[in-house]
Amino acid sequence: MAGRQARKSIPQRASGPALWASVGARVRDRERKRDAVIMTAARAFRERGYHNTSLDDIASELNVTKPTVYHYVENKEQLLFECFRAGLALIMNGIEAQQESTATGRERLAAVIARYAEAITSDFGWCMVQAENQDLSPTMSRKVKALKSEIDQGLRSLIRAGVADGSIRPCDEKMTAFALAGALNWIAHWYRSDDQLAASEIAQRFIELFELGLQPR
Amino acid sequence: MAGRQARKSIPQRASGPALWASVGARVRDRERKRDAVIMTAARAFRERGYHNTSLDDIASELNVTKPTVYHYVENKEQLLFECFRAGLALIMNGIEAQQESTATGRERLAAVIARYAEAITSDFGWCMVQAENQDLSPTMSRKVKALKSEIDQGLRSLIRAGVADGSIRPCDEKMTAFALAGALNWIAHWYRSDDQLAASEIAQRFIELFELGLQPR
DNA sequence: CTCTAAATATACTCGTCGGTAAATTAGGAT
DNA sequence: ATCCTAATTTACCGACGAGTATATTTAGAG
Repeated sequence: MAGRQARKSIPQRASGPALWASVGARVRDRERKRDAVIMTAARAFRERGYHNTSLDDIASELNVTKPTVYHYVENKEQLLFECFRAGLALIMNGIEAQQESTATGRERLAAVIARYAEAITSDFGWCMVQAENQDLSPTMSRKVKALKSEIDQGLRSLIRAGVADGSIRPCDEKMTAFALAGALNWIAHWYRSDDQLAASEIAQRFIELFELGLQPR
Repeated sequence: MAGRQARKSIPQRASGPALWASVGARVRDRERKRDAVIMTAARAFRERGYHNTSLDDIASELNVTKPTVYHYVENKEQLLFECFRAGLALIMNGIEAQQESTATGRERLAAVIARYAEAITSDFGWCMVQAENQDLSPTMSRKVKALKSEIDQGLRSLIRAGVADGSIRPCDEKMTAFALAGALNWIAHWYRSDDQLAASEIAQRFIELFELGLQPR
């Protein structure tokens, strides 16, 4: 009894870390599972589309039942949102990675395009491209718009930088960013993971096209 | 009996034209209404998305009930397909219009881009871009694929022609067509009909970008 | 004036699916 | 051993929406 008591009060210090370690493990576990749910959803959405995928489908692909899915995620909408966010994060990383580069604007833009293509061919790519405001509540829709806008602004500022340092011909930065993003986003519509063409090759061709243009030099 | 028989056989000549005129009128009427159904559907799909639009919605926008809609169209899927086809037809027209032109490949391509942008900003544009195989039966999906492929081939052959006549720098025609179509299709995602920018202006900027490229000359 | 066929409406079926309430199990802490 | 909490399941609800069976109206044909 006394021994137990002692173990109970003193150990608070000693077992504190152990406790936290184990709680931490549990949290990590939960996060890993949550990620699995999101990734499975992304894959399913990409294969069959958002509306043609039921939560029962996703659950059964995880060998689990629907309420389990709800244990990790608020609702279907949030699932889509998370997929979306994951996709956008990949692209944002690509843009941020070029933030402190000393290369010319055009070179940095090319690097961003390569990462963009990589991201768009992932399972999250489809979600990112297809996540339409129409399927999201006003709140989520606003968040999505904000994230998309960040990407857009990132592209535009790279273009501006390129124009400023002379590596890019003066142009309408807005339309240029739209055309670029459009060509890249559209990859999600035609790309199949078993495609012969790797994302990096696609990116290379796109960079060449956008840099040199169609007209012979 | 005999009289009726006679009236039935002889009048075929006299009332034939009248009959056909009126039947013709009825057919035209039916077609006009059917078109109205399809256009209303296209607008609704564009505004709220395919899955978020019920046939009751479409019917009530036409001040009519659901079975009436079914009187003009097989089912929801076909409605989407018709919208899709209407959109693609606009683009195909643009391509065919350049078939017999004597201009250079690059000039003809530019003309096609302009028409393409026009089409994509229409109500049918959205449907064309969003009509995913996922929402269509295998049969319809095949048809859609075939139509899309026609557009793709049209673009590619224009590019080839341009390369052949020296107006376009030798390039990967497949990737170039994909990039072009992507940039154009993506317009449907961001364009709002109340946009300041007219389709023709967008097209102009795109043409300039794709022709000259980003790199200064 | 009647007959017929097309056009439209009423009122329903039925499956699907998002979401949940209430039990049950597992595993770690004491 | 016991207790507590997180994880998971079973069994359900309610809504929505595609599609239809069946009347009813309308209008042209004879």
